[in-house]
Amino acid sequence: MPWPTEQKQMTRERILGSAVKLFSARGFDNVTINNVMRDAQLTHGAFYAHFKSKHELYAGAITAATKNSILAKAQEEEGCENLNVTNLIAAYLDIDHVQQKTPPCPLAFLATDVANREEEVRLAYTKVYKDLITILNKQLNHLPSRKGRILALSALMIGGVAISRALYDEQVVMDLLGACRKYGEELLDEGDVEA
Amino acid sequence: MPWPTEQKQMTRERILGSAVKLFSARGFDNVTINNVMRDAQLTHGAFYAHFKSKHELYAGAITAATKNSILAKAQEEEGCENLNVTNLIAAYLDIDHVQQKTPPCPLAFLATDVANREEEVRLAYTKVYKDLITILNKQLNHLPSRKGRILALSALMIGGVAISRALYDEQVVMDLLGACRKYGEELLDEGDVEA
DNA sequence: GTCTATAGAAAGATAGAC
DNA sequence: GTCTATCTTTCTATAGAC
Repeated sequence: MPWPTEQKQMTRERILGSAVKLFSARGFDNVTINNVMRDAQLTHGAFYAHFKSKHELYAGAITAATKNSILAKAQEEEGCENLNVTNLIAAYLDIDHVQQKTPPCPLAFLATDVANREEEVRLAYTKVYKDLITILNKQLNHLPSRKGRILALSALMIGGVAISRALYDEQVVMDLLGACRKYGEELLDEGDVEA
Repeated sequence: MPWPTEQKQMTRERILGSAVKLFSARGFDNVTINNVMRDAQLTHGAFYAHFKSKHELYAGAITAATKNSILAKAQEEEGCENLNVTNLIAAYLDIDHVQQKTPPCPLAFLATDVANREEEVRLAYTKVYKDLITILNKQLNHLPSRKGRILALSALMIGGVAISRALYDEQVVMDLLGACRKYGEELLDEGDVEA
């Protein structure tokens, strides 16, 4: 590709990093272009030299979020497969993830926020989701009924975090996260017997 | 309570009905007060005779949504307990629910939308969530490890529907919903042996 | 209680200087 | 490419007549 200067690429990535952080925390409509650009230490006029629209930024942020997220870590690790997934489940369904103290996964943080947007955004979300399924598939290639179990596990993980972020009751959140971790793992252990 | 005229109550409920429908479909920020009032066949000036603010309407809609939802049906039914939950799981994780052809459950449709709002809204969401857990608890009072299994099941159901609404791939959606139904029920069947 | 009209604020996008 | 300034639209909330 005939690519722009290295400086521009770096600026673009700084904007995307700010966008990931802010959109995950507050959703599409509660973040302004000004918010993002200020966080990236620029003024809002400079935005349109990098992105066509706010929606394009949003779709880009969803894709970019995976680069530093919990999922990326799991993707890198090879071997010792079942343990990797156990670690992923534990890190994903951790209160630190819910509170965005670790890099947020857009699948959980933006699920219903994405549902109402146009194709471009939903396609970005779908791609990230399929990547998660692919990761789990590779790590769990010994598991019987693999496909169904992995899909159910993904709903358990994403749902657990999404609900936890909405609830206003600390104790229930801790109970919910714990239960999702426990029965998420059980979903994998019981693969010995085919249903 | 010294209550308003019957006519006013009915109007208020018509507004709430429109709010449930529209907020569930599009989220808080993509619905205007004008949209809601037009749907309720009024003009937007009349809104503030019924609600203090848009946020109050939103919180009210989350609470009101349960009155006609899938959850309400499950709550009414007595006896034949395990079957009721099986029916609830099937109806909740149905493509018709995802496409809002049956009354939408705000727990799934508004999960990440609620996370970013103030206390009043999150408390309404938390109340509805606890009601769901209570329903499941009553219907499944024979189940061992009941508490944890029910929490995990709730995440599976809500997560399955929330993700399905975001995805832009029909086949993946159908696979996901099917897997959530299957392993959601498995979560209940395997209660015979304590883990 | 409902209407029409409008105040007031916010934010996406663009223009033009440097 | 980045800046400041502004255009333009949209929307919440209020005012005041009926």
